Amino acid sequence: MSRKQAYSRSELLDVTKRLVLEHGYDGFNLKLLSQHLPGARSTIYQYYANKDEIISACMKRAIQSIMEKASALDESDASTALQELLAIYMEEFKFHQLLGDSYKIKTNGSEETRANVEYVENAHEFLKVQLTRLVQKAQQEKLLRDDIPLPVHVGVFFNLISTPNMMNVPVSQWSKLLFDMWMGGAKK
Amino acid sequence: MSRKQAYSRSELLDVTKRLVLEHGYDGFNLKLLSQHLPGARSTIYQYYANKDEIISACMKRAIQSIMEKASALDESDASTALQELLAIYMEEFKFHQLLGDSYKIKTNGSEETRANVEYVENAHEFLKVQLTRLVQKAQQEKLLRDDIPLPVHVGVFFNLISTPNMMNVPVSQWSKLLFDMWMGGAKK
Amino acid sequence: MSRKQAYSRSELLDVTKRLVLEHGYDGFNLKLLSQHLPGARSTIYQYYANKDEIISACMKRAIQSIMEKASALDESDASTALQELLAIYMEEFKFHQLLGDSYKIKTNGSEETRANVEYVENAHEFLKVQLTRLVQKAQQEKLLRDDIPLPVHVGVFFNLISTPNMMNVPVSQWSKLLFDMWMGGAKK
Amino acid sequence: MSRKQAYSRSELLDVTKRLVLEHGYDGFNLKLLSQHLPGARSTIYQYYANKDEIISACMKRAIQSIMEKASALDESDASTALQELLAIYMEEFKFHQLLGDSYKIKTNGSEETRANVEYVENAHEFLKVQLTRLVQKAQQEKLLRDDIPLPVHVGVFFNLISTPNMMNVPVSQWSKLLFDMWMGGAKK
DNA sequence: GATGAATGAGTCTTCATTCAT
DNA sequence: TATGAATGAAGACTCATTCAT
Repeated sequence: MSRKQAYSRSELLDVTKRLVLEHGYDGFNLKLLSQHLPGARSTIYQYYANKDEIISACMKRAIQSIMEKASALDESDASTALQELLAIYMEEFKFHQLLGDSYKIKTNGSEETRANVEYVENAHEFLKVQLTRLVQKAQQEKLLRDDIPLPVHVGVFFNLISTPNMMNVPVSQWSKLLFDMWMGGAKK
Repeated sequence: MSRKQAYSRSELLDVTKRLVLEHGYDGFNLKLLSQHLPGARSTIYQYYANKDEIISACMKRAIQSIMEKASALDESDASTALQELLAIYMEEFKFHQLLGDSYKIKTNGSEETRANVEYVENAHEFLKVQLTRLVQKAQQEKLLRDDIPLPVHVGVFFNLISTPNMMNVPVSQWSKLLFDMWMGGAKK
Repeated sequence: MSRKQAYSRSELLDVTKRLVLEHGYDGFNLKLLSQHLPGARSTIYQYYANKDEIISACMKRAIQSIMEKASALDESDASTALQELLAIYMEEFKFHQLLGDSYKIKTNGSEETRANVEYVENAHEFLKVQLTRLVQKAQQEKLLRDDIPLPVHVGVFFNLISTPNMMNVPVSQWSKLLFDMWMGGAKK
Repeated sequence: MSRKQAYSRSELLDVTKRLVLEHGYDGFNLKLLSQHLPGARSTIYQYYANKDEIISACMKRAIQSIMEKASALDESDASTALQELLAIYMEEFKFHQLLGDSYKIKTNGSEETRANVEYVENAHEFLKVQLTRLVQKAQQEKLLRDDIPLPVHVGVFFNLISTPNMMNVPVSQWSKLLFDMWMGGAKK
């Protein structure tokens, strides 16, 4: 009955993700976005009500995909679970820098946006709790040094995900390698 | 006989640094800057020709301070040198996120800006080379695992600096702790 | 064999009238209109060629209904006729504010619109002439003070119609009351 | 020390008043305003933060001028006071249509705007109360018919102000004439 | 030197209208 | 005929930068 869309909401978010990662929250704008999509700038408003709704939807989708995998994780073995978690995070690792900009999103006016931001924040919290739980379990099982405070273990582990994969090793191998170095250290 | 300036170039850069770190390259603007300085917005142009010149000068100063310390480093003992280097980086660690935005700086028009950006890039290169040299030396001295490629060692080491210091330990201790974990690993 | 329309042109104008009165010429828009009608926004173009055609049709219909009653008026007794005229005007009184916006209607392009606006203007003129005639007649019959110029009598009478009916008296009573006050004054 | 302004805030409001009266709240826009002022459109933002702040300031100024005169009114003689009040209202009578649009003003975001709107609403209330008080006093002094409810007397009186002054009589005369007709009626 | 005023380029967003199915 | 998609023109607002005093 009506014309068919030139691109889907999902494709729009794909492009958004790339551009937001490249330019940051403030550097991203709709002119830029429209230049990477077919059609006019105003067409974007057929998909999302405004810029903040786009970015929040983008963030939500990214963290949602992490959440789904993280929720399905078998936590019975702490060590294995941590290694798998690292791999999960890494798939979307770049997005972590962005999630830090979520406070810039203006939620006033759009219920949709507010809900997205809330989801992101809750997911963030969930992941933090889960990670802490696993690290703690590992520490209790005497797998990890206990002269290091739990938050430091968590911080160091979490920080691994942003290690640049300069050799372009596949994610699964790369995460294994980093996990291995985290546990065993760089020392011979 | 000129009127005395209300603040110095250096103070201007101090404020700039804080604000750029807080808001990012695109989020930073001159209105914001002037609100954190005495006097009018237009007065800023008495100090620097334009926004990009300010940011580039700010970046230059930050990396310059790292450079000076890094150049003075005693490299005779690789292990000690690396640990000290980590401490040096950490003093300015937040600035690393920013240096990544240096490509956004528009150098056309201002020779000054161009020179600043070039300095930053050269310094970057120097630091990378120095770090690689030290890690390689350590590896050759059998201090580091040799099943791990050199760039990976370098990447993991370098990535340490952005580990959030959640316990607010003094930098010297914090860098020691991280160095220790990097070498020995998290494992018990 | 065409699909049956979900609503009639007349229903569309009913809604338009309400919304234009509520939001004014510039505040009225097709998105708003479509939200108060079944179906999609673009469907409106099946009924009228554009926004100005809708508003002009709406104005025309309103003044037409006044015209029909005013034309049928028995003018033999000036006083009675004036009172009835007041009642007629009041039925559509709110529309007077709108008719004042008729100059905003862009008639270029649509013959239909041009014709509507012309009709409205002619009707306006007709009503003005009729009213003046009746007031003049009343004045000649010594019903009205003759120290007051005719246009002033007309203006004051006409202005009555916008007196807010705060008590929500039925129009017939309300018009009688105002007519009574107009003639006899507020004085005891 | 700095360039001098091409026009004053007050001049800006003068032009605004004229244009808002001519085009209504929604029809008024900053492009239009800038076309009736020297300089660029963006210069207007040096004077007021946004469109709503301009309109609210304009409304406030108009009602403020009424308020000042109305407050200074000698209310000892109800009849005289009412006549003078009518003259006061008439000076700014056109603005009454506009004050009705004050609900369209978006006050979120600007404290200034909110304060202006509040002032306008309070003033509105004050004037309504004052007028009602005077009419009531006149009624109690047996100057006005007591078969007419007070709100109707008030409504009819207030409605007088919008009677078009077609003969362009000076306001003082015009208000006397209307007051006279209101009291004594149109009847011979 | 310092500064408030001025400005034009650029972004966000809305809306009447057209298009393709 | 009905409709969702597409669009360009327009208007609100911001901001780096220049100007005049």
